[in-house]
Amino acid sequence: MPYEPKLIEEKWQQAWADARVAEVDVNAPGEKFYMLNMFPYPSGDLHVGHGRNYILGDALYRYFRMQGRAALNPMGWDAFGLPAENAAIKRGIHPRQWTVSNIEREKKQFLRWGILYDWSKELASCDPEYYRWNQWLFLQLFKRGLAYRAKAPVNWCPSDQTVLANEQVVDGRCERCNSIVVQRDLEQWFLKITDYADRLDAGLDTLTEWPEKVKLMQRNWIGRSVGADVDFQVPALGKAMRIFTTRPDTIFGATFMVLAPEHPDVATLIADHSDRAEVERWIKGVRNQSNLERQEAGKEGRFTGKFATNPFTNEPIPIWLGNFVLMQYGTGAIMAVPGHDQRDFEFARQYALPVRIVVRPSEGDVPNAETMPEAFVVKDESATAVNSGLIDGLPTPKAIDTIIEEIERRSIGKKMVRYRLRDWLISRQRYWGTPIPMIYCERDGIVPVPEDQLPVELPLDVPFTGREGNPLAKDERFVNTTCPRCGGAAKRETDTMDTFVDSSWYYARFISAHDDTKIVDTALANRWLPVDQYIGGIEHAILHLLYARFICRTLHDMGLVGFEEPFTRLFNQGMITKEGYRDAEHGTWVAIADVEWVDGKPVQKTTGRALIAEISKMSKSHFNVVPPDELIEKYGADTERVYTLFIAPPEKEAAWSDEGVVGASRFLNRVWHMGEQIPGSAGGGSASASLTRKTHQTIDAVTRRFERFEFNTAISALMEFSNVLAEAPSREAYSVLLQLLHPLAPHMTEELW
RNA sequence: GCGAAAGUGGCGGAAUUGGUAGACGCGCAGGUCUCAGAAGCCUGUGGUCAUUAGACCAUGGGGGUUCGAUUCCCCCCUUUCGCACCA
Repeated sequence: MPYEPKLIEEKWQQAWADARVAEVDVNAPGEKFYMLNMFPYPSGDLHVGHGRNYILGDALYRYFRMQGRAALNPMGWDAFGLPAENAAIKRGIHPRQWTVSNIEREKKQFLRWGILYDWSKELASCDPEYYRWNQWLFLQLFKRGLAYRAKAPVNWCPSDQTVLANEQVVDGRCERCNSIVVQRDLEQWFLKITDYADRLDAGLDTLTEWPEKVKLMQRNWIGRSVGADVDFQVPALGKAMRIFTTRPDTIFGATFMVLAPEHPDVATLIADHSDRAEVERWIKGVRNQSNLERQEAGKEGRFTGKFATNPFTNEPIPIWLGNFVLMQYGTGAIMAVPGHDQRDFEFARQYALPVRIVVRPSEGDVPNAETMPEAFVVKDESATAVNSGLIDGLPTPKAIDTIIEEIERRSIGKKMVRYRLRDWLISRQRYWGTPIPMIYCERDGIVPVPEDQLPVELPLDVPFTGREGNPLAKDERFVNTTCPRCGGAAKRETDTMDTFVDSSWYYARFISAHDDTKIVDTALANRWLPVDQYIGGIEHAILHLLYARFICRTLHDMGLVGFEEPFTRLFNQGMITKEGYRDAEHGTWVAIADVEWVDGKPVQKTTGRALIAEISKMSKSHFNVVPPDELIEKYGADTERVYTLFIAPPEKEAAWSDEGVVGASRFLNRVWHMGEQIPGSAGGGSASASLTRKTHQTIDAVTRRFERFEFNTAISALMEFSNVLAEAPSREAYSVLLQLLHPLAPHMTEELW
């Protein structure tokens, strides 16, 4: 009987769906295993690169099922977001319609890949049933002072006409559309993630089964640093100005002070400046620059004409304004120690400001302040304080502790921990998202929507012009409402939430996906969570995973869940790329193996036709995607599954090769026909001692490799086993092969046994 | 600039704790089947030298530790990724 994957696969996919084999009764006993793939944004068609992610998850899920675990593998849709709205503007389709039809298509694709999800728990973030809890969550955060409205300089994308979170600005550009991001002062809603900075940082140490890389990225992003706040008296202001430093031991070397141009005291300091107009012009120029431009401009500054008093040397030190000092970090003011900080050093050299050495290396000469080419920056035991009064001779760590004690004793400052992390800006001036449940009343100010009035539903019949921002703001019926407090006329908030709010708690919702009385069922959540295995792309290393960890802690603090970390084990799969050459004439892709070089130009081997050289990643924007449809039509889903997992270690980037698929197909064909050659069950085809040995070696190898995500070598072990088996067929060993192969090629193996 | 990871055949990639480098697959070559082709099957396939037997060289480059190094240590080169004036 020939191997006809199409027939077999459709049959079994239907059978699994009909029998609802993946449906889990969350109340049934058993050793739970919660397996979760990051839920996708339904953008339309899925290519083989997406497939890798879900096939990986499915193989693992099926493996744990076979081990007898109560395995849960749910799926949902991260369904709000800009592309849907852009599609509406461009093509006149309603975002909801666009989203729903994409969901249908992707669901069908999952089915064709033979992936088993528990669809009884399906959720979509654009359903009022889901986003009402988004709104409820926001109200709880608001009650606890963790959601607040503030005017702040924000990142504004002029093309998408909306504000972006810091995390969504990459190299000064909009992560989505690549436009240059500008700064604007706007009233926006923030979530106070900074309150959790310390816990988010400390929690990373407990995540022993997360990739080090991801933890490091989060740690850097949170950017915890320990130092001291110190007050410097400014006679001209009649008060002190506070600075933050991580090197209080170098305070004797602070020869000037630098403020961010946005610092609130700047106006007073330069009020009687001899060339005030010029300084103001300079400030304005700097403020109009993006962070990127500022950095490219090099170090620039202006002298305010005023002085501060160094609290340890009692010398007057000049106060400067500098483009390299950031208002958003620390106090927006620094003490400059040019001898021991490279940035201060460059600034000092630029404006001929004094450099003083207050730290010496353990060996060798004390640097010469006049001639040194760069700052001397050493913060360990090997360096000691010099020219520094009470801390003279102390090694740096000890000097830091001692000077902080003195600062605190004199009440001019204190030990301080600061973070690079800033509050999470969640307002978006966009339609397709969760409406922020707030009302503005002239009399009562900002009033939250009462919980029993949730959800605040997104009106569906609004016009999409693509101009002048949020269509929601122009919908009178939505905007005009009454104040829940005084009953008078009031207006609704028309901003919607960043979609990362939606995805920051969905993993908990699956457990009680359709419970319309509460956001999560605490008892069930505590049984099934945290997620045992979370799988998704590395691109979420900071954004999604940090927000999810934050929101999980807020849920914990509200008593809704009994854990602080949502994902016990994390795996980031690599991207699939397709390297090849695009045929200039036909627009098709030719694999690198089929190309030879003639006179330095790529030429297709068989035809001798000239090609245009192009190499790019497999993603929509590059249109060299491999659609799985043809592949499945020709070879079957099991072949795609085996090839996708065989191609490379799953955490690595992998290059797709159309020829490589053939190998997987041959392998499955051989396994299929092998059964026919083994003599019937009774007595025939018993295993030799060496085959039995090989069988057990293979069971051991494959089992261990599955648990370590080494699917590529698990498959090679199975190929090896099948090669041995072909020499000396045995019914028993063959049955083992099929079992081990089942999570990888479920349709074929199911058909065979 | 700071931080992290990685460099193995023509290609994707193997090599538990240091122990036969190149498993498995692609590709390629020869054979078989066929009127012919495709598919399948069989054999071979790191490099150099040699008719053979075999010898020597090989895991980015250079040193070191060891009886023995892809693996451990030091220096250098290259690539990829992350952060980027965070005081």
